[in-house]
Amino acid sequence: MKPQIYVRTRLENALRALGIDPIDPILLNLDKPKQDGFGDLAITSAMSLARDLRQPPRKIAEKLLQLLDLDQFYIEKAEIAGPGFINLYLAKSCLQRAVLEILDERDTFGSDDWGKGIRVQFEFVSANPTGPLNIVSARAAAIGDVLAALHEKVGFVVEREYYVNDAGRQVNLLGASLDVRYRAELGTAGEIPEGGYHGAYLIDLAKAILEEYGSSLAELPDQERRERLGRLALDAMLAKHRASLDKYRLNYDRWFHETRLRQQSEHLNVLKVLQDKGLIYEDEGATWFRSTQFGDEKDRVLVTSEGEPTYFLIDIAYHQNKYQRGFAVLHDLWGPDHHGYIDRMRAAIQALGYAADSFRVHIIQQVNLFRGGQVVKMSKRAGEIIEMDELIEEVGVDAARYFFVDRRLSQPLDFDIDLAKKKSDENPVYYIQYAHARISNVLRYAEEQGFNSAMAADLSVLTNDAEMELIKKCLEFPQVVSKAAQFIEPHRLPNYLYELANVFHRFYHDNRVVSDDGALTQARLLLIQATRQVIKNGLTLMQITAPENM
RNA sequence: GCGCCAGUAGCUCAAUAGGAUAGAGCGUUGGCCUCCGGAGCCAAAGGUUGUGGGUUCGAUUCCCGCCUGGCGCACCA
Repeated sequence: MKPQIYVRTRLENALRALGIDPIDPILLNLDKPKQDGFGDLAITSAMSLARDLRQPPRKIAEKLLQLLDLDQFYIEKAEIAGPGFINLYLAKSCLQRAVLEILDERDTFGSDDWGKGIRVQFEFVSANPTGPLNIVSARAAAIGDVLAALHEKVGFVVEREYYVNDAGRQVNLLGASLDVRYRAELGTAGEIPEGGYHGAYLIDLAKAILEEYGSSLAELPDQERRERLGRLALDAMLAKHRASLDKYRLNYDRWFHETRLRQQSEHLNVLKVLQDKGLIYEDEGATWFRSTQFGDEKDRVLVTSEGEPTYFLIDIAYHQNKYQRGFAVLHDLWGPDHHGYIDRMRAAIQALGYAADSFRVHIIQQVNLFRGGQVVKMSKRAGEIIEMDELIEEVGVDAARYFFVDRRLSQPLDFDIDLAKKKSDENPVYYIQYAHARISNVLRYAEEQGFNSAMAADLSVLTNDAEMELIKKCLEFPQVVSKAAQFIEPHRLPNYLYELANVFHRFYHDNRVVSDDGALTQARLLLIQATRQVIKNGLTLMQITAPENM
């Protein structure tokens, strides 16, 4: 058993003995004190309980400490400090054994089961197939993927989904825009329609189509030609998106097409359900949904006076479809320009009879691109966008994923292209990967020197501070994973891995692993193997490579 | 005008669920390779956490006001 789990279990028992039901997770929170000299784990329950129990926190702490009845194998020293902290010092015996526990658990170290197999879905990127994926999508892709991986790690059953907006007005515009490019290739001048797409990628596509189909499409009637070109553009764009994401090491479980919803009239079904609940009314020729009944600031149109379903209606149908597929929680990752959309969507979800908190939207803030110290204004109209493919090519998948996950979602991200391009050692991802490669190299060296790194060892020879620090750091990993998933704060993971690499590099600098002392060498080989395992498990969650050498 | 997000060291960010003396990287200054990878390690300097109140044993964190910046407030998607 790992020490955190041991202490938590003891704490639960102690609280019950005090007549307190330890339901509130805050009572069970075990913090690692920020400051040195306050032990390895701090219990804050006494202070949390002080008001309810109407007793001084230090007095409660004393009682708790007695009831904890901690085993010396795990806790070498426990003391009450400050206003009522109980500071615990981990015993070397349990830390030494933890090395073996980590090695036994291998890839599964850091896993948990509190997700209890609940099915959750993450829908992210879902960019309109009217242009190449840009740098904002790259951020969403990295974050969505790692959030999904984190949830899998803590016991949820997870699906990653990409919603394809392949119907509606924008597809018509895409076809019309491509039509202009296509005819331009044939020598007929035309103007990109209002709201159409100006990007250069459509010129390339027009050339490719000309090559494949020649001028045959030009003979079709206008409407038919545009539809045909719209389809071709869509297919080409989707293939491009898939290729980009594939390069990014991101695999979706499902690509869900909007056309499917329309073909099966699922939006009409939604209308009927809402109608039956009396949540629909007609006004000025349009059909409205009483979203204000569920906290939205105003009612919303579902069918326009022209008889067209709005995007909102289709989107409601889409979310209903997700629920019907059995997901208990829907995680949607949206851009900041959609935050005004959350209330109405949640209103619809409640109207359909699903719990408001089963629908979780995570807003990913924008990416500001810097080049030469200047903000690059991105404009689709001017065709100035940085494509995801360019980014991957320039900085590599590892660095890109790291940078995007390294900040909390609510924080706008400044991405300095020049710096990222440098591909220099300033890049923290190299620091972490270097630790992994360094360990691998030491293990190779040890084998050459006749040591067998798979051999058992007496770990009680691991006693110095650097060794203990390293083990403690490794043991933090499961909690980092849990909290990153629980609070949707994936940036905790790269931050932690950086710290772990730092502790390892310090250990390495001061302690020779392969030495004349055979017993100590064997023990340290296991220690660095365990460290490497943790680094690898962390990098794997982010789909960043863990190189054996660099 | 209303709403959402943000404001922490020169710059980019942390601060683990309200905890103890607010920490890292980059940059600046100065040290460390006879040795398993120097893509590394150590140290110094750098802060009124935008601002004014409140809640409490304790606030960067929670509440209210104000300031600054970004975004949103369609019968568009």
